[in-house]
Amino acid sequence: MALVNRSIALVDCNNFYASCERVFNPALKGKPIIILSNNDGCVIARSQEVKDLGIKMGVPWFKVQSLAKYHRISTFSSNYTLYADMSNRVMKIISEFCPDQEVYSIDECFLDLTGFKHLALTDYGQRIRSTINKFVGLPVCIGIGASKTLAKLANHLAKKRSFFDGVCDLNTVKPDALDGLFSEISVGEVWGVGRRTEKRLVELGIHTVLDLKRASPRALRKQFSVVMERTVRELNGESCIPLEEIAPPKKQLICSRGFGAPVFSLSALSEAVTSYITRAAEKLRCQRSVAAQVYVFIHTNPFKKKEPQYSPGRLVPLPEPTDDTRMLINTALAGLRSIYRPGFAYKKAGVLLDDLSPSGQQQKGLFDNMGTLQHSKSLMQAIDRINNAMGSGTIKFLGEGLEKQWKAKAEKKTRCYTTRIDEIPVAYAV
DNA sequence: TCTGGGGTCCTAGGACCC
DNA sequence: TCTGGGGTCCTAGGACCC
Repeated sequence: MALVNRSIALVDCNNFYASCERVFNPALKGKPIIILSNNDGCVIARSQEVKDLGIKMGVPWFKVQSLAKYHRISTFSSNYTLYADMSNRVMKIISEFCPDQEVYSIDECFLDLTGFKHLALTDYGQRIRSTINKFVGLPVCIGIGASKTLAKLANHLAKKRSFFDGVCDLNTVKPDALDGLFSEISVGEVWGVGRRTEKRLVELGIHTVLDLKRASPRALRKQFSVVMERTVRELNGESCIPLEEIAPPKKQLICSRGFGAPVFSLSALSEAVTSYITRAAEKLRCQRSVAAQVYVFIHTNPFKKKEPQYSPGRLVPLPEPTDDTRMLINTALAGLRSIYRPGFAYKKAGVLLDDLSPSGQQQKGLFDNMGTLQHSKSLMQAIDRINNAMGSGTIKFLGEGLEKQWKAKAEKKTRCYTTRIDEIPVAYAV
């Protein structure tokens, strides 16, 4: 069988969260920006200026706070509503350039451009870039290669080497030059090679991407796993990881958050758990699944080594698979009551819906409950419809509480410029 | 004082079966 | 000496990704 060299592209927004904030505050252009995680705990996104200062991804905010002040870094709480909406706009534009699109994460998508080879793909990539910049105002880079792993690597080059001007098509690079490039990139940059694996590879004398490309897939499979074998094959231009244009339904759904301040009482934990399971149930219905099990967990603060620690969890099976928020709340709260112990300072709680299956196919309970089932379905649909139309939380279960003293910190959040009419940006004529 | 959240895949090992 | 062997299913834990 003749192997056609495929052209897979990876379109990736540059410093996505930071760039989103800049769109609505042009004064931030060229200035250092940090975006904090939920609860304003860690640094999870940085503008290039901040990366250049050596502030690492994931460091606790309090450790770099004074440095940030010294360098006058603008800092924001994460505004996921804004980022998700900006992401949708970018993805929509890209889809108009290529129908074969896999939205891989909030700021990245893969494209299969194999059928577009009659075009100069580098130019086509530049058109994609300028269109996104024109309509959404976000910078992106594009990498193209014969496999997803190569597209990822090409994207890395497009970002790091100004020579490529934001678009790098490895399929147009001559083999010798390609090996030259690969010999200058450390193996840890390869998609799928994390910190642990990098260390083990280096011990085997595999330091660069070129070393890994030239390694024996079979030998590495024995040492590592089938994942590593695929990676080596992909580096050699053999596409092993298919594009997933339609996202398969999730197999589990998690909702968990740290609290703004420690929580002691069962009642406050109950509010938080009710709130989380309500979110999880919404996601569940959104993908038309039902859950058969609920896992509930609570945590004290593991960083406070001197305080007593307690981090229990419990898996509670449901009598039958459901997507009914009321049933899920009751189940989760029963689980919570069974693990709660007074006298601890709890810092986090969460729920996990497990054993998901498509709704409408669930096995019937022991008793004929079609009437109840129909009633539940109508009620949930009504709630979802109202909340979708009028804003999340318009209708909610009282068990979520009204005060929510456990709520996470988000002290530096910008407005939902693109999704709330009352928060739309205002421009003044001078 | 202050340390994110949500997901997937793979493997090894135990339980169990015939 | 050697003390069955092969298969499936499930789960926990590790590693990775963004």
